[in-house]
Amino acid sequence: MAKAQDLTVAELMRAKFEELTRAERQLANAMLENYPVSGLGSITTVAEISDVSTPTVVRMAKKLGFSGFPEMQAALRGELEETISNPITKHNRWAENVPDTHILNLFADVVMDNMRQTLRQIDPEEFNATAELLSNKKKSIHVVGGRITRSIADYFFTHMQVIRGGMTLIATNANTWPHYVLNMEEGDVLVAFDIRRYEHDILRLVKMAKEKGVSLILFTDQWGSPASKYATHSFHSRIEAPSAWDSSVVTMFIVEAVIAAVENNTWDETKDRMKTLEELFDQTKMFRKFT
Amino acid sequence: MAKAQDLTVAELMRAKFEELTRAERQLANAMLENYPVSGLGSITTVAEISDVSTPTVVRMAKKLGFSGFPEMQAALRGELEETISNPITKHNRWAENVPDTHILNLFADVVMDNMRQTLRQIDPEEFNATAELLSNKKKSIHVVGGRITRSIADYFFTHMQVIRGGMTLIATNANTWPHYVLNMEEGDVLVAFDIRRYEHDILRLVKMAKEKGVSLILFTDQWGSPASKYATHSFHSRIEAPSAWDSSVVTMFIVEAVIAAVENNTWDETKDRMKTLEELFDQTKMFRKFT
DNA sequence: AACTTTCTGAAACATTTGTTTCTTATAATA
DNA sequence: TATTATAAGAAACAAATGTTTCAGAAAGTT
Repeated sequence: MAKAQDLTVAELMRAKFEELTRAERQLANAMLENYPVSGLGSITTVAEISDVSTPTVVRMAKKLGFSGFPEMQAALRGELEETISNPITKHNRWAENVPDTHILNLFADVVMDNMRQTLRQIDPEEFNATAELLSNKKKSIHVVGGRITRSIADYFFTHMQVIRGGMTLIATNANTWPHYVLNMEEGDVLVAFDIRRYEHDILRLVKMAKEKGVSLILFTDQWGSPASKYATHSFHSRIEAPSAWDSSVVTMFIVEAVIAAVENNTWDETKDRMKTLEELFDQTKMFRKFT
Repeated sequence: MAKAQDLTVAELMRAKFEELTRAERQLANAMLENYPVSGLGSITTVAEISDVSTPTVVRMAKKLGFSGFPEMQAALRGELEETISNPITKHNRWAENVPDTHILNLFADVVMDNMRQTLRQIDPEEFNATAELLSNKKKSIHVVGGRITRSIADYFFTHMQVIRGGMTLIATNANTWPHYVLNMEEGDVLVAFDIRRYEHDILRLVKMAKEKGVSLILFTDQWGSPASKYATHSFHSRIEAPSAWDSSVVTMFIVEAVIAAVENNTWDETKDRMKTLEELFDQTKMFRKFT
C-alpha cells in the first residue's frame, strides 16, 4: 500500500475526518495539536498522548492509506524534512494551500491585527474592575445590543445566565425599553454594545439608565460610541474588516475573556450552578452524551 | 544518567568531536547532515544511513551523556518541538502591561492557537464551494443554531439578509421546526450551527431537511457534530478555551469570512441593496450620521 | 425493549528495536 | 614478529514496539 497521492498526513486526516470514529478523531486532533512532532514518538507514546489505545493508532494509519504506523511516521518525517530544508515555508500565510490573496488570508491578517491593537490598548485595571462589577451578585445586570451587536449581547447574556442570576436581556424592540428602565435599581449594571453606526435608541436608553443611578459597561469600537461619556468602563475593539461592514471577532474575544474572568471570580457558586444545569439537561434529554 | 547541561545534541556532538572514534565521527557527521530529522528514525535506520553498526550509535549516545539511544532521540524531538512551534508567536504577551498569567493573555494565546489550527485545516475548495452555494439567489437559505450557537446563527443571518433575499432564521423553539421544514424546497440550503454539546433537535431537523433534498452547510467544532455526515460542506473550528465552556471566536471568524466571500461574489447586486438600506435608515432616522 | 451494528481497548502475539557480549580487525609498540 | 590496546561489527539477547484477535461496550435501529 502506498502513500495516497501527495497529501500530507495532516491533509489526509482532515480529508478523511468524517470517516474517522470518535477515538480516531481524538487521535487526529492530538496529532494536529503539535504537528508533526507529536506523531514522531513510538506508537505507545502517541497513543498515550492522545489518550486512545494503540490499536486505534494503527487503525487510523490504515484508514489514511498507510500500511501501518511506521509507514505513517515515515511520511511525517518526510514532510518534516521538506519543511525544515525549505526556509521559504516560513510564510505568513494562515491557511496553507490557500493563496495569500484569498479572502481567508486577508481576513485572518486583518483580524490578527485588530486583536493585537485592541489588546495593546486595554487597561487591565479596567478589565479587572469590570469583571469585579459583574461578579457582584447584589446588582442586577441588564444587557442590550443594537442592530448588529444584538447577537453578541445575546451571546454574553446566555453565558452570564449560567454563571449568575439577576440577568436581563433587553428585547430588540426599542419601544419596549422604557419598561426595562422601570425595573432598573440604583447600583444595577447596564452592559451595552454599540458599534458604528451608533444607534440613537441606545444612547437614549443609556441616558435614562444613568438617571436611575445605573453604572454602564460599554463595548464599542475604536472610534467610540457617543454613549462612551456615560460609561463607567468601556472597551474599544478594532473592527476593521476587508469588506463592506465590520468585524465582530475581537469584540467577541473580549466578551469571552470578561465572561471567563467573572467565572473565575465566582467559581465557587458557579460550579454548583453548572452542575445543576447539567442535571436539568439530563432530565430533558436535549443533548447528546459526549465524553 | 542525565542529559548534559542544556546543550543541543548538535552542540554536544561538536563539543565532543575530538573524543569520538572514527566510526562515531562518521555517524555524527551523518546526523548533522540533515539535522535533526536524520536522527529520528530507528537506531537501525540511523546506523544504516551513516554506514556504521548499531552498537556504535549506542556508544556515541552514551559518550554524549545520554543513557541510550532512545534518550538521545527524545532530546532531538524536544529540540524540534521548540524550533517548530513558532518562536515569535509562542508566549507572546498580547496585552503588554498585563502579566502573562492574566486571563486576557491566557485567552489570547489559546484563541490564536485555535485560529492557526483551524485555518490550517480548512479546505479552500470547500470554502469556495460554500460561498458559491450561498451566493445562488435561486436557493432559499435557512439558518439554525443551538443553545449557544444561536447567537452566531443570528449574526450570520443579520448580515446575509443585507447581502441577499430569501433568508429565513429558524426560531429558537424546536417545537416549531417542522413548520420551517414545510417551507423548504428541494435545492434549498440549511446552514446549521452545532457545537458540543450537540443537540438532538438539530440532528433531527437536519434529517428532515435532508429528506426534502436540502443541502446542509454545517459549522461545528473539532470533534464534529453527529450531523456532519449529512453535511454537504462542513467547517470544524477549534473551540478550546481556558474556562469551563468553549470559545466561539474562531467560529465567528469563519462565519465572517464566509459572509465576506459571498459579498464578493454578489457584489453587483449587494451594493445596490446596501445603498437602499442606507436610504431606509435615513428615513427612519434610527442611526446617527457617521462618516 | 430487543436486536444489530459498530467501535474500542485488553490481551496475546509477532516483529522490530536497542543493548550487551564477544570475537575479529586494526594499529601501535617493543 | 609478537604483544597489547583499542575499535568495531556480528550475533545473541532483552526489551520494547507494532499488529491482530477478540470480547465487551456503545450507539443506532427496529
